[in-house]
Amino acid sequence: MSKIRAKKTDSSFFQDVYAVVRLIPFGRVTTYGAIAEYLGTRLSARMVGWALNCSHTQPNIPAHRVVNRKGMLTGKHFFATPTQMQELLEAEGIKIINDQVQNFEQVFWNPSKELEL
DNA sequence: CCCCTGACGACGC
DNA sequence: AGCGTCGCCAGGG
Repeated sequence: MSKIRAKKTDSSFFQDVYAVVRLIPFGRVTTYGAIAEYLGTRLSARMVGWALNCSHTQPNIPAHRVVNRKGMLTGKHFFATPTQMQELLEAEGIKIINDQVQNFEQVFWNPSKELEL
């Protein structure tokens, strides 16, 4: 699959983030940095997380599949309940201990690698 | 129009 | 190896 949008132009780059997040396969997770890198804003992973913060306005955004580069569920506090993010991930077969994704490398999904491969 | 904030990441100490 | 700071960009007050 080709790049969603090589560069942010007319619309907000938020749309790009949403598009990538929607592409995350079931049972997989990715990182803010990976998405940021894919969008070309490698140095600004914060924007990705921020975009996800606004993702609650967009339907069908599996934001629970996005964690930081350590595999930590930093955004769980932004869900309806602090445990919802973990619940959703565990429902996909992802083991989480102490807000840390187990076998993170195994479930990690890199858009730059998977989408361009 | 200026200032602050924000779900991160890399480097420095 | 753990904690602290800076950089980064965009949106909101």
